[in-house]
Amino acid sequence: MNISEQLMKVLIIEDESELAKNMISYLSDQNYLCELAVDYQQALDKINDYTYDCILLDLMLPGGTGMDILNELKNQNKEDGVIIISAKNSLEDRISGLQLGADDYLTKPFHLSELTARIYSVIRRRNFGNANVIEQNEIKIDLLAKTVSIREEKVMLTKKEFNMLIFFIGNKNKVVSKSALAEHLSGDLADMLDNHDFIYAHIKNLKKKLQEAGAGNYLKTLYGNGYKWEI
Amino acid sequence: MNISEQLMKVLIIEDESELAKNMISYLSDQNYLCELAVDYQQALDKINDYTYDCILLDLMLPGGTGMDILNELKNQNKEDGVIIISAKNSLEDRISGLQLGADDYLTKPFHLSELTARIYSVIRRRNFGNANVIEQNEIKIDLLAKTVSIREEKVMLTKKEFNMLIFFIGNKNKVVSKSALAEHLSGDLADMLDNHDFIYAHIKNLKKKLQEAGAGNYLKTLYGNGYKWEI
DNA sequence: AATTTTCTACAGAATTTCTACAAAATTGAG
DNA sequence: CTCAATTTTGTAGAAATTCTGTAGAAAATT
Repeated sequence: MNISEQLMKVLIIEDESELAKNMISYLSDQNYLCELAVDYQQALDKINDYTYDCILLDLMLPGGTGMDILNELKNQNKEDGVIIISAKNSLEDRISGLQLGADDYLTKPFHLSELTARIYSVIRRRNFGNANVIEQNEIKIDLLAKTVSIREEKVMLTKKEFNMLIFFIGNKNKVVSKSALAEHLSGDLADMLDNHDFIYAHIKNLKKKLQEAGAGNYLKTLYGNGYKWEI
Repeated sequence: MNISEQLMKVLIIEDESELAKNMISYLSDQNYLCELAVDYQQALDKINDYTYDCILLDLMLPGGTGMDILNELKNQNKEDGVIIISAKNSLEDRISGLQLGADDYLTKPFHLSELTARIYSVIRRRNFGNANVIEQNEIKIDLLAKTVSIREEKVMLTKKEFNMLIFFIGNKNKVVSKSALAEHLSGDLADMLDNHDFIYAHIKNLKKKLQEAGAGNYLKTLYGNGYKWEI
């Protein structure tokens, strides 16, 4: 996965609105997808709900400290990259932040170009470590090569089938509604909204291929609710 | 109080009719009950008259600004969840919106699946705190997997049964009238006058399944008044 | 042009939802 | 307390909805 070609999600935790504005503006221009939290609770909520490629964390927050957020990330075994942004260049803060699992540290004021450089390197570092291969039981998926193998045997999936499989595994143990699937597959939020029946065909084909290749029956139909990759 | 792709009331404040149409279509499909306001005055009227689980607020409105609506909600101590929907360029608005107490924001254009994810988060946080799993004595409900377990044993519920259970637990120790249940389950505000006897069947089925699975007898019938989840 | 993929149409299978009705339970008036 | 009116439960099954499988048309890719 090439960093520059992929949409990276960044969470900015910052209460100074002028700075936040500038950061969002600049990062958006660089094709980062930015979200903002302006206080401790909002930050916590976002962190609980989503996963970001990089979190920019101001340590001075209304309602709680940035350190608590770092702790929270650690407790939840979240693997979001974190860059601490702090007004004071205190050595203790810096060390304890890095010890708590932050990836980098930036002192205010900073140049925005410096910020993007750090974000880039944090994400690259993480993506290098992260395998491009997902293994779920007997199923092995190479995201780069876009291949799927079951017990070392290749399974030929079409593009849509592959996308579905990734989507299911990425949402394992969650119900995925038919319309969510449809939207995901069409990639278009336009008017695929009336008729989602084509999903039936794809589901059937995917199930059949997986089953013929000897995979376990993980893809369950939940009558009236959608589908679920259950593991 | 229901969650996820279940029946929740959502107010869409949006003047772009094409977008509004798509949102309504998609959200309705996910079992949200949608209402629309296309300008400032309509929005204000709706907000004054009803309570919504989540308000989707476009900041650019004919006749007034979305900020005024946020202020109005705050002044009235309304607790409706609010997700701001804004164009990419209005950064200041997004920031001050969050500072004015909006729960989240979304930048146009967005994926409808992203929208439902946000709505889900907002509603869940408001109704159940920050958890995708609700535990009530021996009953455990996973809102994302849409599963119910009793002492680690799965109980298979239909969609309506699941909705009822969530509704009861969200209104625990409160009397829920048969017609309220009926309205909640059917999602139709119109047919308040119809007969609601189908509720009997659902109640019976739910009670039976819970009882067979060994759950305590929490769902009480209050003769002539409705039902109550008593804990 | 040939092949593969994606989507649609439709029959019937499976499941859920709702209705009908008799029996049981509850309430309140006499 | 008794009885009638009302409401709820239980049983059964009809109606509606959703899903599967087959087949092939339309669209995309080679």
